[in-house]
Amino acid sequence: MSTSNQERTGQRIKSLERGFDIVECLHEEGALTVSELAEERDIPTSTAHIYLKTLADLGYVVGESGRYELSFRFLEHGGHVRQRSELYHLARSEVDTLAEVTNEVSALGVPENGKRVLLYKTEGAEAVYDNPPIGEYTHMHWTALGKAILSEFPREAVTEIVDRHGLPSRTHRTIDTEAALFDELETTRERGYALEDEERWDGIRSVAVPILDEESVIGAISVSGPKHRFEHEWVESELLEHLTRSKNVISVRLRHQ
Amino acid sequence: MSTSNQERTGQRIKSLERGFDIVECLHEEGALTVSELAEERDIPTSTAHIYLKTLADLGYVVGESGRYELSFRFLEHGGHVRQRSELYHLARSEVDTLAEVTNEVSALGVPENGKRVLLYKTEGAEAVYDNPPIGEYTHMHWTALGKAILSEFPREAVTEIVDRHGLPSRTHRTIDTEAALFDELETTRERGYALEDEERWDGIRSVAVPILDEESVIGAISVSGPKHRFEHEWVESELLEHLTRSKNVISVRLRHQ
DNA sequence: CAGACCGTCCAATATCGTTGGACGGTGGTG
DNA sequence: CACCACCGTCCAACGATATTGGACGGTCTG
Repeated sequence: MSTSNQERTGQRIKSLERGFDIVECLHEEGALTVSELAEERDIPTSTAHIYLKTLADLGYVVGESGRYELSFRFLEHGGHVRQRSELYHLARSEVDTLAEVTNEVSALGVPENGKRVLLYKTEGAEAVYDNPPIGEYTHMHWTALGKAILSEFPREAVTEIVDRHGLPSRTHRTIDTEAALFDELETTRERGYALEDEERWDGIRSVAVPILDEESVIGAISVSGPKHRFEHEWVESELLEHLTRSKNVISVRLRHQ
Repeated sequence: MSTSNQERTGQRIKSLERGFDIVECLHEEGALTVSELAEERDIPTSTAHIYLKTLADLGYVVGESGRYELSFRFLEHGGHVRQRSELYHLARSEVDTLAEVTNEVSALGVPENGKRVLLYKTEGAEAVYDNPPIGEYTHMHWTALGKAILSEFPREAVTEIVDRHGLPSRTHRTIDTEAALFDELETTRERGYALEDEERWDGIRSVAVPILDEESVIGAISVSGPKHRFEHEWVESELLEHLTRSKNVISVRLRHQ
C-alpha cells in the first residue's frame, strides 16, 4: 500500500495510528455517535468511547448531544501551515486576478505526499458549480493542477506515485493506465500547460500551468469551469495568455524571494 | 486547567495525547529535528523518533531533510469541516461585501471550546497589516468577534470560559478582570455591537456584531483596521449601518435554512 | 411496563509504548 | 588525517497502559 519509498521499518505507535484513523472516519462520515463509530471501524464501543473522549478532551472533536465530529482545530493548524507557505503569499493576488479576468474559478495547488493539495482558490463572477474546499487532497492524475505538476516530475517519481496511490477512475475520460499517463505528461510538458477535460467531473474543464522554483516544480495555478465556456480557441488565445502572465509574475517574485 | 465543565472522568489514551502534543509543538516551533523535538518536550530521542515516524507515515508531518513539520493534511480536514458549516456559506458573500464597501478587513468568527475561531476573512483594498490566518484560535476577551459572541452567552458560560482559559493580557488595554469583562459585555449587549480598541494589537480597532440563530449566538462578523480610520463618528454613522445590514441579511438566510 | 439501545465505567490480561544504550554515518576541527 | 561530537536509527527488556467483555443505569419506543 505505502511500502514504496517511505521506509516502513521500525516501530510505530499503534494508538496514534488508530486515533488518526478515527479522525479520518469522522472526516468521511461526518458526525457519529460512539456506537456508529464502533460499527464503522469494527471496534468495541468501549474502545471507541475512550478514543472519542480523548480527542474531545484535546479539542479535536466536538460532541453535540452524543454525536462527535471534527472540530475547527484542524483548520487552526492547516491555516497556520498555509500561512507559512511562501508560495501561497506570492501567488494569492495572481489567483485573484485570474478569477477576475476570466470570471471562472482559479486555484493554486501544490504537491504533497504524492497528491495535490488545494492551497487557495478564488471564485470568479460566473463560477457556479460547487468548488472543492481549500485543503482538498486528491489524486494528481485527474486534475489539471496535478498533471501540470507531474509533468515536471522525474519519471521515477511519477512511477512511485502511481504505485502508491494507483489510478482510480471518476469519469469515462479519467486516465487509468500508466502508459496513457506518461503520454499525457509528455504532451503537457511539450505544450507547457495541462488540460483536464471532464476527467474528474462531468462537464468541467480545467487548464493549469506549473510553477517552477529553480528547475523544480513547487506547484501550479489553474482556471476551471463549465466545458462549453472552455472552447479550444478561447483557451489558446485568451486564457493561456492570462495563465502564463500570472505564472511569470509568480516566478519573478520567487526569484526575488 | 480544564477540569471545569468537560468531565475529566474515565480513561484516556496517553499516546494519542502525546501525539497531539507533538503536533502542537510543531505548530508552535515550525520545522524541528528529532533531537530538537526531544529537547523541547523533554523526552528521549528514541521516543521522539518513533512518534515523528508514525506521524510521517500517516502523512500528517512531512520531513524535509531531517526536519519535520506539519503537513497540509490538517488543512484538508479543516477545509472540509468548514465546508460543512452552514454559517460559512451563508455569511461569506456578506463578509466580501463588507470588505469591499469599507476597504478594511472583514471576518467571520464562531465560538468553539470557549475560544473564537476565524472561519473566513476578506481583505479590503486598504487592508495592510498582517491579518491572522484562517482558522486562528484565540481568546474571546481580546477580540471584537469574541466579545460580540460572549455578550450573548449566559453568564455561567462566560464564567466557565474565564475559568478555563483565563484572561491573559496582550496590550495595556486588554480586559484582565472578570468584573471588567462583565461590564464590557453588558455595554456590548445594550448597544448591540462589540468594540475592540487596541486590546490585542497596538493600533488596531475592530467592530463586531453577533449573529443569532433563534435566540442563540452562533457567530459574529467584524470589520478591523488601523485605529485612525476607525473614528467614533464613522463607526456609528457608516460602519454600523453596513454591519447591521449584513447581519440582517445573514439572519434572514438562516431563517430560510 | 417491558424491551431495546446507548453511553459509561470497571477490572483483568496481554499488548505495546517506553527507555537507555549501542551502532553507524556525517560534519567540523585541530 | 584522525579525532570528537552529534545525530538519527535500531534493539531488547521492562513495566505501563491499551484493550476487551461485561455490568450498570439512563432514555426512548411501542
